[in-house]
Amino acid sequence: MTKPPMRDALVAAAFQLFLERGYEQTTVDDIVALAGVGRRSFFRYFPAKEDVVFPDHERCLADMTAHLAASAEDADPVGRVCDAARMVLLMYAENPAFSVQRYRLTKKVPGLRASELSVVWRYQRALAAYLRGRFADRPDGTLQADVIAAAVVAAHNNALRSWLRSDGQGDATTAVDHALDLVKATFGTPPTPLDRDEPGPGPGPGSESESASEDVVIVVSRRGVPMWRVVQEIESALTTRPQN
Amino acid sequence: MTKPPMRDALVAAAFQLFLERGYEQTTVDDIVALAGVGRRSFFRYFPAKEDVVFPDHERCLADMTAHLAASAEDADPVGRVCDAARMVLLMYAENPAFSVQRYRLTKKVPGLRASELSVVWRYQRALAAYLRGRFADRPDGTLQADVIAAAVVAAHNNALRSWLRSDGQGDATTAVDHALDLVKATFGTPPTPLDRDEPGPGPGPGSESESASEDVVIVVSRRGVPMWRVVQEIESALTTRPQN
DNA sequence: GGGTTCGATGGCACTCAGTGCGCTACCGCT
DNA sequence: AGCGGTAGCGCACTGAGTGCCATCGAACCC
Repeated sequence: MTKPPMRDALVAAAFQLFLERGYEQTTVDDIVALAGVGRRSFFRYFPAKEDVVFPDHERCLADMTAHLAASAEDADPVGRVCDAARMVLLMYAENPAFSVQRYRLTKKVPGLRASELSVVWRYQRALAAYLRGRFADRPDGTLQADVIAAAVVAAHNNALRSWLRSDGQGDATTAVDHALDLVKATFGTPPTPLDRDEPGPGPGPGSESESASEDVVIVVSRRGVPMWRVVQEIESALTTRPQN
Repeated sequence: MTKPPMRDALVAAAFQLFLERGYEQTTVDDIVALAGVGRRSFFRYFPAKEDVVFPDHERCLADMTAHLAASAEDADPVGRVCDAARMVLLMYAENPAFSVQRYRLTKKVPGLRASELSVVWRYQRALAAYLRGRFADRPDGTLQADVIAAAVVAAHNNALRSWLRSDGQGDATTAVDHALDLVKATFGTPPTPLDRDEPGPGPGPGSESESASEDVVIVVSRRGVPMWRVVQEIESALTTRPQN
Protein backbone atom coordinates (compact mmCIF):
# COMPACT_ATOMS: atom_id res chain seq x y z
CA MET A 1 0.00 0.00 0.00
CA THR A 2 2.64 2.50 1.04
CA LYS A 3 5.82 1.63 -0.81
CA PRO A 4 6.17 -1.47 -2.88
CA PRO A 5 8.66 -0.52 -5.56
CA MET A 6 8.93 -4.16 -6.41
CA ARG A 7 5.40 -4.26 -7.73
CA ASP A 8 6.00 -1.29 -9.96
CA ALA A 9 9.29 -2.70 -11.15
CA LEU A 10 7.57 -5.92 -12.11
CA VAL A 11 4.81 -4.09 -13.96
CA ALA A 12 7.32 -1.95 -15.81
CA ALA A 13 9.49 -4.89 -16.78
CA ALA A 14 6.47 -6.91 -17.83
CA PHE A 15 5.05 -4.22 -20.06
CA GLN A 16 8.40 -3.52 -21.63
CA LEU A 17 8.73 -7.15 -22.60
CA PHE A 18 5.11 -7.51 -23.60
CA LEU A 19 5.44 -4.63 -26.01
CA GLU A 20 8.72 -5.93 -27.37
CA ARG A 21 7.92 -9.59 -27.94
CA GLY A 22 4.28 -9.96 -27.15
CA TYR A 23 2.50 -11.38 -24.15
CA GLU A 24 2.68 -15.09 -24.80
CA GLN A 25 6.27 -14.90 -25.98
CA THR A 26 7.26 -13.47 -22.64
CA THR A 27 7.73 -15.88 -19.76
CA VAL A 28 7.57 -15.00 -16.12
CA ASP A 29 11.26 -15.87 -15.92
CA ASP A 30 11.96 -13.19 -18.50
CA ILE A 31 10.08 -10.63 -16.46
CA VAL A 32 11.77 -11.39 -13.18
CA ALA A 33 15.14 -11.54 -14.88
CA LEU A 34 14.64 -8.05 -16.29
CA ALA A 35 13.33 -6.78 -12.99
CA GLY A 36 16.21 -8.39 -11.18
CA VAL A 37 14.12 -10.23 -8.65
CA GLY A 38 13.39 -13.82 -7.90
CA ARG A 39 10.74 -15.71 -9.76
CA ARG A 40 8.88 -16.56 -6.58
CA SER A 41 8.43 -12.91 -5.78
CA PHE A 42 6.41 -12.36 -8.93
CA PHE A 43 3.70 -14.69 -7.74
CA ARG A 44 3.79 -13.04 -4.36
CA TYR A 45 2.58 -9.81 -5.92
CA PHE A 46 0.39 -11.17 -8.69
CA PRO A 47 -1.60 -14.33 -8.41
CA ALA A 48 -1.13 -15.03 -12.10
CA LYS A 49 0.79 -13.73 -15.04
CA GLU A 50 -2.28 -12.03 -16.48
CA ASP A 51 -2.84 -10.00 -13.36
CA VAL A 52 0.26 -7.92 -13.98
CA VAL A 53 -1.67 -6.35 -16.84
CA PHE A 54 -4.37 -5.00 -14.54
CA PRO A 55 -2.34 -3.82 -11.58
CA ASP A 56 -4.72 -1.33 -10.00
CA HIS A 57 -8.12 -2.77 -10.73
CA GLU A 58 -8.31 -4.29 -7.30
CA ARG A 59 -7.95 -0.93 -5.67
CA CYS A 60 -10.39 0.65 -8.10
CA LEU A 61 -12.96 -2.01 -7.39
CA ALA A 62 -12.58 -1.40 -3.69
CA ASP A 63 -13.00 2.33 -4.24
CA MET A 64 -16.12 1.71 -6.26
CA THR A 65 -17.75 -0.52 -3.70
CA ALA A 66 -16.87 1.98 -1.01
CA HIS A 67 -18.41 4.75 -3.04
CA LEU A 68 -21.56 2.73 -3.54
CA ALA A 69 -21.76 1.79 0.11
CA ALA A 70 -21.32 5.44 1.05
CA SER A 71 -24.23 6.57 -1.08
CA ALA A 72 -26.61 4.83 1.19
CA GLU A 73 -30.17 5.90 0.68
CA ASP A 74 -30.23 9.41 -0.61
CA ALA A 75 -29.94 9.89 -4.32
CA ASP A 76 -31.30 8.14 -7.34
CA PRO A 77 -29.65 4.76 -7.70
CA VAL A 78 -29.01 4.92 -11.42
CA GLY A 79 -27.15 8.17 -11.07
CA ARG A 80 -25.03 6.69 -8.33
CA VAL A 81 -24.19 3.72 -10.42
CA CYS A 82 -23.24 5.95 -13.32
CA ASP A 83 -20.98 7.91 -11.00
CA ALA A 84 -19.37 4.68 -9.92
CA ALA A 85 -18.73 3.82 -13.55
CA ARG A 86 -17.14 7.21 -14.02
CA MET A 87 -14.69 6.33 -11.27
CA VAL A 88 -13.41 3.50 -13.40
CA LEU A 89 -12.98 5.87 -16.27
CA LEU A 90 -10.93 8.15 -14.08
CA MET A 91 -8.58 5.31 -13.29
CA TYR A 92 -8.07 4.74 -16.99
CA ALA A 93 -7.64 8.43 -17.64
CA GLU A 94 -4.99 8.75 -14.97
CA ASN A 95 -2.48 7.02 -17.22
CA PRO A 96 -3.63 7.37 -20.79
CA ALA A 97 -0.46 5.95 -22.28
CA PHE A 98 -0.53 2.94 -20.03
CA SER A 99 -4.21 2.38 -20.66
CA VAL A 100 -3.76 2.53 -24.41
CA GLN A 101 -0.91 0.05 -24.28
CA ARG A 102 -2.95 -2.28 -22.18
CA TYR A 103 -5.89 -1.92 -24.51
CA ARG A 104 -3.79 -2.96 -27.48
CA LEU A 105 -2.52 -5.94 -25.54
CA THR A 106 -5.92 -7.13 -24.43
CA LYS A 107 -7.22 -6.67 -27.93
CA LYS A 108 -4.67 -9.05 -29.35
CA VAL A 109 -4.29 -11.71 -26.70
CA PRO A 110 -7.38 -13.84 -26.06
CA GLY A 111 -6.17 -14.86 -22.63
CA LEU A 112 -5.94 -11.26 -21.57
CA ARG A 113 -9.38 -10.55 -22.91
CA ALA A 114 -10.69 -13.29 -20.65
CA SER A 115 -8.94 -11.69 -17.71
CA GLU A 116 -10.39 -8.33 -18.56
CA LEU A 117 -13.81 -9.89 -18.73
CA SER A 118 -13.35 -11.20 -15.22
CA VAL A 119 -12.48 -7.75 -14.01
CA VAL A 120 -15.36 -6.10 -15.81
CA TRP A 121 -17.68 -8.74 -14.48
CA ARG A 122 -16.72 -7.92 -10.94
CA TYR A 123 -17.46 -4.26 -11.55
CA GLN A 124 -20.80 -5.17 -13.01
CA ARG A 125 -21.61 -7.41 -10.09
CA ALA A 126 -20.76 -4.63 -7.67
CA LEU A 127 -23.12 -2.28 -9.47
CA ALA A 128 -25.81 -4.91 -9.67
CA ALA A 129 -25.48 -5.76 -5.99
CA TYR A 130 -25.94 -2.13 -5.07
CA LEU A 131 -28.94 -1.76 -7.33
CA ARG A 132 -30.46 -4.96 -6.01
CA GLY A 133 -30.35 -3.48 -2.58
CA ARG A 134 -31.96 -0.29 -3.75
CA PHE A 135 -34.59 -2.10 -5.80
CA ALA A 136 -35.39 -4.66 -3.14
CA ASP A 137 -38.96 -3.49 -2.94
CA ARG A 138 -39.64 -3.37 -6.65
CA PRO A 139 -41.40 -6.33 -8.18
CA ASP A 140 -38.66 -7.25 -10.67
CA GLY A 141 -35.95 -5.66 -8.62
CA THR A 142 -33.10 -8.03 -9.24
CA LEU A 143 -33.91 -8.23 -12.92
CA GLN A 144 -33.93 -4.48 -13.28
CA ALA A 145 -30.76 -4.24 -11.24
CA ASP A 146 -28.93 -6.72 -13.43
CA VAL A 147 -30.12 -5.15 -16.65
CA ILE A 148 -29.25 -1.63 -15.60
CA ALA A 149 -25.84 -2.67 -14.32
CA ALA A 150 -25.16 -4.39 -17.62
CA ALA A 151 -26.31 -1.37 -19.56
CA VAL A 152 -24.16 0.99 -17.55
CA VAL A 153 -21.10 -1.17 -18.00
CA ALA A 154 -21.76 -1.58 -21.69
CA ALA A 155 -22.20 2.13 -22.22
CA HIS A 156 -19.11 2.90 -20.21
CA ASN A 157 -17.05 0.38 -22.10
CA ASN A 158 -18.33 1.57 -25.44
CA ALA A 159 -17.18 5.09 -24.78
CA LEU A 160 -14.00 4.00 -23.05
CA ARG A 161 -12.98 1.75 -25.89
CA SER A 162 -13.61 4.37 -28.51
CA TRP A 163 -11.39 6.70 -26.51
CA LEU A 164 -8.71 4.04 -26.20
CA ARG A 165 -8.96 3.27 -29.88
CA SER A 166 -8.15 6.90 -30.60
CA ASP A 167 -4.92 6.53 -28.60
CA GLY A 168 -6.31 8.46 -25.67
CA GLN A 169 -6.71 11.66 -27.64
CA GLY A 170 -9.39 14.06 -26.61
CA ASP A 171 -11.50 14.06 -23.53
CA ALA A 172 -12.67 10.72 -22.34
CA THR A 173 -15.20 12.03 -19.90
CA THR A 174 -17.42 13.75 -22.44
CA ALA A 175 -17.95 10.58 -24.42
CA VAL A 176 -18.58 8.54 -21.31
CA ASP A 177 -20.91 11.16 -19.96
CA HIS A 178 -22.88 11.12 -23.15
CA ALA A 179 -23.10 7.34 -23.12
CA LEU A 180 -24.16 7.27 -19.50
CA ASP A 181 -26.67 10.01 -20.10
CA LEU A 182 -28.29 7.82 -22.64
CA VAL A 183 -28.53 5.02 -20.12
CA LYS A 184 -29.81 7.40 -17.49
CA ALA A 185 -32.39 8.71 -19.89
CA THR A 186 -33.51 5.17 -20.55
CA PHE A 187 -33.59 3.83 -17.03
CA GLY A 188 -32.97 6.77 -14.82
CA THR A 189 -35.58 7.84 -12.40
CA PRO A 190 -35.17 10.93 -10.28
CA PRO A 191 -34.70 10.50 -6.57
CA THR A 192 -37.83 12.31 -5.58
CA PRO A 193 -39.84 12.67 -8.74
CA LEU A 194 -42.63 14.78 -7.33
CA ASP A 195 -41.37 17.06 -4.64
CA ARG A 196 -38.54 18.86 -6.37
CA ASP A 197 -38.47 21.09 -9.39
CA GLU A 198 -34.89 22.18 -9.23
CA PRO A 199 -32.36 19.63 -10.27
CA GLY A 200 -30.46 20.54 -7.17
CA PRO A 201 -26.73 20.64 -6.70
CA GLY A 202 -24.64 18.45 -8.88
CA PRO A 203 -27.06 16.44 -10.95
CA GLY A 204 -24.05 15.25 -12.83
CA PRO A 205 -22.51 16.60 -15.98
CA GLY A 206 -25.48 15.41 -17.93
CA SER A 207 -28.28 17.66 -18.99
CA GLU A 208 -27.35 21.14 -20.07
CA SER A 209 -30.78 22.70 -20.34
CA GLU A 210 -30.44 25.75 -18.19
CA SER A 211 -33.26 27.54 -19.91
CA ALA A 212 -35.61 27.93 -17.03
CA SER A 213 -38.20 29.58 -19.18
CA GLU A 214 -41.55 27.97 -19.63
CA ASP A 215 -40.90 26.66 -23.09
CA VAL A 216 -43.16 23.77 -23.73
CA VAL A 217 -42.35 20.67 -25.64
CA ILE A 218 -45.15 18.53 -26.83
CA VAL A 219 -44.34 15.00 -27.76
CA VAL A 220 -46.85 12.83 -29.50
CA SER A 221 -46.08 9.19 -29.75
CA ARG A 222 -47.84 5.92 -30.24
CA ARG A 223 -48.07 3.45 -27.44
CA GLY A 224 -45.57 0.67 -27.77
CA VAL A 225 -42.91 3.02 -28.94
CA PRO A 226 -40.74 2.90 -25.96
CA MET A 227 -38.46 5.26 -24.30
CA TRP A 228 -35.50 5.19 -26.43
CA ARG A 229 -37.11 6.51 -29.52
CA VAL A 230 -39.14 8.94 -27.48
CA VAL A 231 -36.07 10.19 -25.72
CA GLN A 232 -34.34 10.69 -29.01
CA GLU A 233 -37.22 12.70 -30.35
CA ILE A 234 -37.37 14.81 -27.25
CA GLU A 235 -33.67 15.37 -27.38
CA SER A 236 -33.78 16.44 -30.96
CA ALA A 237 -36.74 18.65 -30.21
CA LEU A 238 -34.83 20.25 -27.42
CA THR A 239 -31.68 20.83 -29.39
CA THR A 240 -32.87 21.72 -32.86
CA ARG A 241 -34.37 25.00 -31.72
CA PRO A 242 -31.78 26.44 -29.42
CA GLN A 243 -33.52 29.81 -29.23
CA ASN A 244 -37.10 30.72 -28.57
CA MET B 1 -20.66 -33.58 -36.30
CA THR B 2 -22.32 -36.92 -36.89
CA LYS B 3 -21.13 -39.34 -34.21
CA PRO B 4 -18.11 -38.76 -32.06
CA PRO B 5 -18.69 -41.02 -29.09
CA MET B 6 -15.28 -40.13 -27.77
CA ARG B 7 -16.31 -36.56 -27.12
CA ASP B 8 -19.33 -37.68 -25.18
CA ALA B 9 -17.32 -40.24 -23.27
CA LEU B 10 -14.87 -37.55 -22.25
CA VAL B 11 -17.62 -35.22 -21.16
CA ALA B 12 -19.30 -37.95 -19.15
CA ALA B 13 -16.09 -39.03 -17.48
CA ALA B 14 -15.13 -35.45 -16.75
CA PHE B 15 -18.42 -34.56 -15.12
CA GLN B 16 -18.44 -37.73 -13.08
CA LEU B 17 -15.06 -36.86 -11.64
CA PHE B 18 -15.85 -33.17 -11.29
CA LEU B 19 -18.88 -33.99 -9.19
CA GLU B 20 -17.00 -36.53 -7.14
CA ARG B 21 -13.82 -34.66 -6.28
CA GLY B 22 -14.32 -31.21 -7.68
CA TYR B 23 -12.95 -29.55 -10.76
CA GLU B 24 -9.48 -28.57 -9.65
CA GLN B 25 -8.89 -31.85 -7.89
CA THR B 26 -9.44 -33.66 -11.17
CA THR B 27 -6.57 -33.79 -13.62
CA VAL B 28 -6.85 -34.40 -17.30
CA ASP B 29 -5.03 -37.67 -16.74
CA ASP B 30 -7.81 -38.75 -14.41
CA ILE B 31 -10.41 -37.99 -17.03
CA VAL B 32 -8.70 -39.81 -19.85
CA ALA B 33 -7.95 -42.75 -17.56
CA LEU B 34 -11.62 -43.07 -16.68
CA ALA B 35 -12.65 -42.64 -20.28
CA GLY B 36 -10.06 -45.18 -21.33
CA VAL B 37 -8.46 -43.00 -23.95
CA GLY B 38 -5.12 -41.38 -24.43
CA ARG B 39 -4.31 -38.07 -22.86
CA ARG B 40 -3.48 -36.49 -26.17
CA SER B 41 -6.94 -37.23 -27.48
CA PHE B 42 -8.53 -35.05 -24.84
CA PHE B 43 -6.85 -31.97 -26.22
CA ARG B 44 -7.88 -32.98 -29.69
CA TYR B 45 -11.51 -32.57 -28.76
CA PHE B 46 -11.21 -29.73 -26.28
CA PRO B 47 -8.70 -26.94 -26.54
CA ALA B 48 -8.48 -26.71 -22.77
CA LYS B 49 -9.67 -28.49 -19.69
CA GLU B 50 -12.33 -25.89 -19.01
CA ASP B 51 -13.91 -26.35 -22.42
CA VAL B 52 -15.17 -29.79 -21.51
CA VAL B 53 -17.63 -28.02 -19.24
CA PHE B 54 -19.24 -26.15 -22.13
CA PRO B 55 -19.34 -28.82 -24.79
CA ASP B 56 -22.06 -27.47 -27.05
CA HIS B 57 -21.70 -23.74 -26.76
CA GLU B 58 -19.71 -23.58 -29.93
CA ARG B 59 -22.51 -25.11 -31.90
CA CYS B 60 -25.05 -22.91 -30.17
CA LEU B 61 -23.09 -19.80 -30.96
CA ALA B 62 -22.93 -20.84 -34.59
CA ASP B 63 -26.66 -21.41 -34.63
CA MET B 64 -27.24 -18.02 -33.12
CA THR B 65 -25.10 -16.17 -35.60
CA ALA B 66 -26.77 -18.08 -38.40
CA HIS B 67 -30.16 -17.11 -37.06
CA LEU B 68 -29.15 -13.49 -36.86
CA ALA B 69 -27.67 -13.51 -40.32
CA ALA B 70 -30.85 -15.08 -41.65
CA SER B 71 -33.05 -12.35 -40.22
CA ALA B 72 -31.60 -9.91 -42.59
CA GLU B 73 -33.62 -6.76 -42.91
CA ASP B 74 -37.19 -7.52 -42.16
CA ALA B 75 -38.26 -7.38 -38.54
CA ASP B 76 -37.47 -5.24 -35.58
CA PRO B 77 -33.90 -5.83 -34.48
CA VAL B 78 -34.55 -5.98 -30.76
CA GLY B 79 -37.09 -8.72 -31.20
CA ARG B 80 -34.66 -10.68 -33.31
CA VAL B 81 -31.97 -10.37 -30.72
CA CYS B 82 -34.34 -11.53 -28.03
CA ASP B 83 -35.21 -14.54 -30.15
CA ALA B 84 -31.53 -15.28 -30.50
CA ALA B 85 -31.17 -15.16 -26.73
CA ARG B 86 -34.05 -17.58 -26.44
CA MET B 87 -32.11 -20.03 -28.56
CA VAL B 88 -29.46 -20.16 -25.89
CA LEU B 89 -32.10 -20.86 -23.32
CA LEU B 90 -33.35 -23.76 -25.40
CA MET B 91 -29.91 -25.28 -25.37
CA TYR B 92 -29.86 -25.11 -21.60
CA ALA B 93 -33.37 -26.48 -21.36
CA GLU B 94 -32.52 -29.46 -23.53
CA ASN B 95 -30.60 -31.03 -20.66
CA PRO B 96 -31.85 -29.56 -17.41
CA ALA B 97 -29.93 -31.96 -15.21
CA PHE B 98 -26.69 -31.33 -17.04
CA SER B 99 -27.24 -27.60 -17.01
CA VAL B 100 -27.88 -27.57 -13.28
CA GLN B 101 -24.76 -29.58 -12.59
CA ARG B 102 -22.73 -27.26 -14.72
CA TYR B 103 -24.25 -24.25 -13.01
CA ARG B 104 -23.19 -25.55 -9.62
CA LEU B 105 -19.70 -26.16 -10.91
CA THR B 106 -19.29 -22.75 -12.46
CA LYS B 107 -20.65 -21.18 -9.31
CA LYS B 108 -17.95 -22.74 -7.17
CA VAL B 109 -14.87 -22.70 -9.37
CA PRO B 110 -13.55 -19.25 -10.28
CA GLY B 111 -11.69 -20.56 -13.28
CA LEU B 112 -14.88 -21.94 -14.73
CA ARG B 113 -16.69 -18.70 -14.11
CA ALA B 114 -14.04 -16.98 -16.20
CA SER B 115 -14.62 -19.49 -18.96
CA GLU B 116 -18.34 -18.95 -18.81
CA LEU B 117 -17.77 -15.23 -19.04
CA SER B 118 -15.82 -15.76 -22.22
CA VAL B 119 -18.66 -17.72 -23.68
CA VAL B 120 -21.29 -15.23 -22.63
CA TRP B 121 -19.15 -12.44 -23.98
CA ARG B 122 -19.08 -14.06 -27.39
CA TYR B 123 -22.85 -14.33 -27.40
CA GLN B 124 -23.09 -10.70 -26.45
CA ARG B 125 -20.68 -9.67 -29.16
CA ALA B 126 -22.68 -11.61 -31.71
CA LEU B 127 -25.83 -9.80 -30.69
CA ALA B 128 -24.07 -6.45 -30.63
CA ALA B 129 -22.54 -7.02 -34.04
CA TYR B 130 -25.95 -7.73 -35.49
CA LEU B 131 -27.47 -4.69 -33.87
CA ARG B 132 -24.61 -2.51 -34.99
CA GLY B 133 -25.37 -3.50 -38.52
CA ARG B 134 -29.02 -2.71 -38.08
CA PHE B 135 -28.35 0.58 -36.31
CA ALA B 136 -25.67 1.71 -38.69
CA ASP B 137 -27.68 4.74 -39.68
CA ARG B 138 -28.60 5.86 -36.20
CA PRO B 139 -26.52 8.57 -34.59
CA ASP B 140 -25.36 6.55 -31.59
CA GLY B 141 -25.81 3.26 -33.33
CA THR B 142 -22.93 1.29 -31.90
CA LEU B 143 -23.60 2.61 -28.44
CA GLN B 144 -27.23 1.62 -28.61
CA ALA B 145 -26.28 -1.74 -30.04
CA ASP B 146 -23.82 -2.48 -27.27
CA VAL B 147 -26.20 -1.38 -24.54
CA ILE B 148 -29.12 -3.36 -25.88
CA ALA B 149 -27.02 -6.45 -26.37
CA ALA B 150 -25.77 -6.19 -22.82
CA ALA B 151 -29.28 -5.68 -21.51
CA VAL B 152 -30.61 -8.68 -23.41
CA VAL B 153 -27.83 -10.90 -22.16
CA ALA B 154 -28.26 -9.68 -18.61
CA ALA B 155 -32.00 -10.25 -18.65
CA HIS B 156 -31.57 -13.67 -20.17
CA ASN B 157 -28.96 -14.64 -17.63
CA ASN B 158 -30.99 -13.33 -14.76
CA ALA B 159 -33.92 -15.53 -15.65
CA LEU B 160 -31.76 -18.46 -16.62
CA ARG B 161 -29.85 -18.41 -13.38
CA SER B 162 -32.94 -18.21 -11.27
CA TRP B 163 -34.23 -21.24 -13.14
CA LEU B 164 -30.96 -23.08 -12.62
CA ARG B 165 -30.91 -22.13 -8.98
CA SER B 166 -34.26 -23.85 -8.58
CA ASP B 167 -32.72 -27.06 -9.93
CA GLY B 168 -34.43 -26.72 -13.27
CA GLN B 169 -37.90 -26.96 -11.82
CA GLY B 170 -40.70 -25.25 -13.62
CA ASP B 171 -40.75 -23.64 -17.01
CA ALA B 172 -37.67 -21.74 -17.95
CA THR B 173 -39.15 -20.05 -20.96
CA THR B 174 -41.80 -18.08 -19.12
CA ALA B 175 -39.28 -16.41 -16.86
CA VAL B 176 -36.98 -15.64 -19.75
CA ASP B 177 -39.84 -14.36 -21.82
CA HIS B 178 -40.86 -12.06 -19.03
CA ALA B 179 -37.33 -10.77 -18.61
CA LEU B 180 -36.90 -10.21 -22.31
CA ASP B 181 -40.27 -8.52 -22.52
CA LEU B 182 -39.01 -6.02 -20.02
CA VAL B 183 -36.00 -5.34 -22.19
CA LYS B 184 -38.16 -5.11 -25.25
CA ALA B 185 -40.47 -2.71 -23.50
CA THR B 186 -37.50 -0.58 -22.62
CA PHE B 187 -35.63 -0.60 -25.89
CA GLY B 188 -37.88 -2.31 -28.34
CA THR B 189 -39.09 -0.22 -31.16
CA PRO B 190 -41.52 -1.36 -33.77
CA PRO B 191 -39.87 -1.63 -37.13
CA THR B 192 -40.98 1.68 -38.54
CA PRO B 193 -42.47 3.87 -35.87
CA LEU B 194 -43.55 6.72 -38.07
CA ASP B 195 -44.52 5.48 -41.47
CA ARG B 196 -46.38 2.35 -40.51
CA ASP B 197 -49.26 1.77 -38.24
CA GLU B 198 -49.33 -1.99 -38.36
CA PRO B 199 -46.51 -3.73 -36.59
CA GLY B 200 -46.01 -5.78 -39.71
CA PRO B 201 -45.55 -9.50 -40.12
CA GLY B 202 -43.93 -11.55 -37.46
CA PRO B 203 -43.16 -9.28 -34.57
CA GLY B 204 -41.57 -12.27 -32.94
CA PRO B 205 -42.80 -14.73 -30.38
CA GLY B 206 -42.19 -12.29 -27.65
CA SER B 207 -44.69 -9.55 -27.16
CA GLU B 208 -48.25 -10.63 -27.32
CA SER B 209 -48.80 -7.29 -28.97
CA GLU B 210 -51.02 -5.87 -26.33
CA SER B 211 -52.04 -2.81 -28.27
CA ALA B 212 -51.43 -2.57 -31.94
CA SER B 213 -53.90 0.23 -31.95
CA GLU B 214 -52.95 3.81 -32.44
CA ASP B 215 -52.98 4.78 -28.82
CA VAL B 216 -51.41 8.12 -28.52
CA VAL B 217 -49.55 9.49 -25.59
CA ILE B 218 -49.19 13.20 -25.37
CA VAL B 219 -46.59 14.54 -23.08
CA VAL B 220 -46.43 18.17 -22.26
CA SER B 221 -43.41 19.33 -20.46
CA ARG B 222 -41.50 22.46 -19.80
CA ARG B 223 -38.18 22.93 -21.38
CA GLY B 224 -35.37 22.49 -18.92
CA VAL B 225 -37.02 19.63 -17.18
CA PRO B 226 -34.41 16.92 -17.16
CA MET B 227 -34.87 13.88 -19.28
CA TRP B 228 -35.51 11.32 -16.62
CA ARG B 229 -38.32 13.38 -15.35
CA VAL B 230 -39.96 13.29 -18.74
CA VAL B 231 -39.25 9.65 -19.14
CA GLN B 232 -40.84 8.84 -15.85
CA GLU B 233 -43.97 10.69 -16.73
CA ILE B 234 -44.21 8.91 -20.02
CA GLU B 235 -43.66 5.62 -18.30
CA SER B 236 -46.36 6.21 -15.80
CA ALA B 237 -48.67 7.35 -18.57
CA LEU B 238 -47.95 4.19 -20.48
CA THR B 239 -48.36 1.79 -17.63
CA THR B 240 -51.16 3.15 -15.55
CA ARG B 241 -53.76 2.39 -18.18
CA PRO B 242 -53.04 -1.14 -19.29
CA GLN B 243 -56.20 -1.60 -21.31
CA ASN B 244 -58.05 0.53 -23.80
C1' DG C 1 25.71 -5.70 22.24
C1' DG C 2 23.67 -9.99 21.44
C1' DG C 3 19.94 -12.66 20.66
C1' DT C 4 15.31 -13.06 18.76
C1' DT C 5 11.31 -12.69 16.20
C1' DC C 6 9.16 -11.43 12.08
C1' DG C 7 8.50 -10.22 7.40
C1' DA C 8 10.22 -10.04 2.87
C1' DT C 9 12.79 -12.43 -0.50
C1' DG C 10 15.20 -16.10 -3.11
C1' DG C 11 15.86 -20.75 -4.48
C1' DC C 12 14.50 -25.19 -5.29
C1' DA C 13 11.46 -29.04 -6.62
C1' DC C 14 7.13 -30.50 -7.86
C1' DT C 15 2.40 -30.86 -10.26
C1' DC C 16 -0.17 -30.17 -14.10
C1' DA C 17 -2.01 -27.90 -18.38
C1' DG C 18 -1.02 -27.59 -23.01
C1' DT C 19 1.93 -28.54 -27.43
C1' DG C 20 4.82 -30.60 -31.06
C1' DC C 21 6.27 -34.65 -33.16
C1' DG C 22 6.46 -39.11 -34.60
C1' DC C 23 4.42 -43.70 -34.55
C1' DT C 24 0.77 -47.12 -35.24
C1' DA C 25 -3.69 -48.83 -36.62
C1' DC C 26 -7.62 -48.71 -39.19
C1' DC C 27 -10.58 -47.45 -43.16
C1' DG C 28 -11.72 -46.57 -47.81
C1' DC C 29 -10.11 -46.48 -52.51
C1' DT C 30 -8.18 -48.17 -56.85
C1' DA D 1 -2.36 -56.04 -52.44
C1' DG D 2 -0.85 -51.43 -52.22
C1' DC D 3 -1.70 -46.74 -50.64
C1' DG D 4 -3.14 -42.32 -48.64
C1' DG D 5 -5.66 -40.21 -45.15
C1' DT D 6 -7.16 -39.89 -40.61
C1' DA D 7 -7.96 -41.00 -35.73
C1' DG D 8 -5.77 -42.29 -31.78
C1' DC D 9 -1.62 -42.90 -28.91
C1' DG D 10 2.96 -42.15 -26.44
C1' DC D 11 6.59 -39.26 -25.37
C1' DA D 12 9.07 -35.44 -24.33
C1' DC D 13 9.12 -30.63 -23.56
C1' DT D 14 7.79 -25.79 -22.08
C1' DG D 15 5.81 -22.87 -18.83
C1' DA D 16 2.49 -21.46 -15.13
C1' DG D 17 1.58 -21.89 -10.47
C1' DT D 18 2.59 -23.85 -5.57
C1' DG D 19 4.73 -25.56 -1.26
C1' DC D 20 8.62 -25.71 1.44
C1' DC D 21 12.64 -24.12 3.40
C1' DA D 22 16.89 -21.19 3.71
C1' DT D 23 18.45 -16.53 3.98
C1' DC D 24 18.74 -11.80 5.02
C1' DG D 25 17.60 -7.57 7.25
C1' DA D 26 15.16 -4.74 10.36
C1' DA D 27 12.89 -3.88 14.37
C1' DC D 28 12.53 -5.28 19.13
C1' DC D 29 13.55 -6.97 23.68
C1' DC D 30 16.68 -8.09 27.58
